[in-house]
Amino acid sequence: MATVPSSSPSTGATIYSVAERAGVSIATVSRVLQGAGTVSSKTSQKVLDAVDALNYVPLGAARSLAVRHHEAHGLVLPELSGPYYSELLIGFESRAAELGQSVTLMLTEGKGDIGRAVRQLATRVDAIAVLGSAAMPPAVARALHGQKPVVIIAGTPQDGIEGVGAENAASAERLTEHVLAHGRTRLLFVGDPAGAPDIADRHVGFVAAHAARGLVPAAPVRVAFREADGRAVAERLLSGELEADALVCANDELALAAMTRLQDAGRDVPGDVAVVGWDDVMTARYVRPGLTTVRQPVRELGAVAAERLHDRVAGGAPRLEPQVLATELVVRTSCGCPRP
Amino acid sequence: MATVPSSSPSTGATIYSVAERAGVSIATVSRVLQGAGTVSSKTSQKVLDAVDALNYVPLGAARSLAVRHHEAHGLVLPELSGPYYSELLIGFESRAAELGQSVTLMLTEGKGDIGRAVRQLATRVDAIAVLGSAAMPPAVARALHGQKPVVIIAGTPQDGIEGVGAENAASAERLTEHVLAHGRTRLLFVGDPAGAPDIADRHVGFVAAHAARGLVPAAPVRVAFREADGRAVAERLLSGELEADALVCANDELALAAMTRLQDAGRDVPGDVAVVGWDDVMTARYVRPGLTTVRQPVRELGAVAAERLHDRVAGGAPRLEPQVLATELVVRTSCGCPRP
DNA sequence: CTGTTAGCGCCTTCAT
DNA sequence: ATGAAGGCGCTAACAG
Repeated sequence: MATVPSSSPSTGATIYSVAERAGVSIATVSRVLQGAGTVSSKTSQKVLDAVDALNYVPLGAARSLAVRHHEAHGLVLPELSGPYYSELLIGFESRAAELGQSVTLMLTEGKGDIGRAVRQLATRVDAIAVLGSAAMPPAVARALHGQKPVVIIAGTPQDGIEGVGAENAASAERLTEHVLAHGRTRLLFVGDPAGAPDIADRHVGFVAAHAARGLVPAAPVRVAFREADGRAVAERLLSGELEADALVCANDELALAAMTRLQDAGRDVPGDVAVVGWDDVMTARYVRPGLTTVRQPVRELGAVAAERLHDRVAGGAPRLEPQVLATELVVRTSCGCPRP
Repeated sequence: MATVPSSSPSTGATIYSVAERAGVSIATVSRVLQGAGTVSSKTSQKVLDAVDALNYVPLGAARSLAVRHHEAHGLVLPELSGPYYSELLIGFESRAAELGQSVTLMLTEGKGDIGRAVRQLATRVDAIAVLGSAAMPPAVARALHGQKPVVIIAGTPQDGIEGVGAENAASAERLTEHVLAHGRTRLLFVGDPAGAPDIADRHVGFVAAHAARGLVPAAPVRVAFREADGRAVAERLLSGELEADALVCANDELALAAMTRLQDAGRDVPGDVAVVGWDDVMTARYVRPGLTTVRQPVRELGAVAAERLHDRVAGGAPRLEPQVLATELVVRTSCGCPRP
């Protein structure tokens, strides 16, 4: 017969109350709940009945303390607008769940002290994945590194912190070359390479494609990647401040906003200006002309991140080389290709 | 001088190692870290230094066990496609963070045993918000209810479980009346009222608007709300199986897919058929004609849910009446309104 | 202002 | 197959 140290009925059932009701020891209850050890089916049933009757919900914190694992992964995202982050989150959560890990999410946007928030997060998870190095002050990254496994998604791996990402430079080069092959000569890269590591990579590809033809592209139009920024770029084009016969945008939001503004002003896309983007968001296939863009395996990226964390928590060594997933060029008609 | 029970350097610093290094007791360390009690600034600094030197990250589980609170809220979402869920999540996370709560996310899509997953979640959070009652088997809802505070978002409140949601019926009625006022007579409701509680409410409004004019609408076209379903409905319209001069769709994905397919087949929207939707997704303002739809304060909805959970955890009583937020009709031109 | 000392609920050897 | 008992790291009285 088990002893119940202090039964607080209001607080809900504990392993003690379950044991008491089932007439067994707490060790037995623990065994049947964990499926560990061997328990006679008769005893097991008694325990299960008690659990059911008491509506027992184990206290995760107590278990975590005992097993010395949170069984949870942390994911730090800058924000959640557009399909990119959602897809990443889906992939991450799904894989984490398959591996028996919960996921605790943190959005940095709007948080005053990101460092504090991340440390707080570190308090309750076994490992952390962060999207883009910019989202997390390097100091925090270093602090966490060595304490908990950390992987950076789509960011520049720093100080030997493991990274996973999608291929950017090569597909940017392919995309740019595709536009160049349409006879366009004055391409403009819209987006700030300094804003995010993967944007930087895309710009590298953009430049490389030009270089391959002995060309030197104009300087990038450094803007953030919201729709408003895309509209603003279109305005600058319309006013003559900027000149181009093709816009290679850092993402689809930018491309769509620019394209639509241009069209509303009477410009022909792609006749007057070709416009291409990145991400293949839903809208990209609804607009006319359809937006030529690059599709990234974002969901898989999230899954890979979750997997790496799990492996690291299990004692696996960090990979030295970042894992990079392939991307795919999606050609529609905004680039100047004829309608199918 | 503090005693360190068992120092495992590999496992990272504990409150004991910090105390030892700072030459104080663990109680003092706890005090400065929690900002509770009073500690001389000199001692405080010593502790902070030790924390820093050891790169101490407290173990959340231990704290949770001691304070008997997880300081975390759970959020259960069916999936994460489209902007609706993301917005909700943003609102929820932001408000939760402001209240000092972490958020643990769970997606039911793809999970075999949702009940098991929810119970597992309940293990590590103080309270749970669930989107749509359909996502969580009633049995689980009952089991959790009484154990942990639960609020249902945009679902039919059951058994006195608290609910929060956006207004649906009245705006659906307004939207439908708007279409009717354009002289349309054969409206079709596209979406399955049985699929989700808020769809049911929208259908109620749809019927009410007809009733107000002494009309009886056709039976709803019961389909899920993915793009493929919208295209399928368009096909049935094109083939003559379905007949209508206006489509009132349960959400924008459906509306956009149907509208585009119709246009690709040469139909004029809104000339031949008006199409309206729900949610005001990004694409809605990019397509031509612009999609007339209804905007919901989704982000705020998430915030309210987080707030309610927090209040309940603090001992607040569940609200008897569901909290419902106002929605807004967004009139563009797909309904038949003239271009501005 | 600071140290001592019980627990918090669960897991896990070690006996039996 | 089952029970007893120690410990996981931290908080919160209670003393001093």
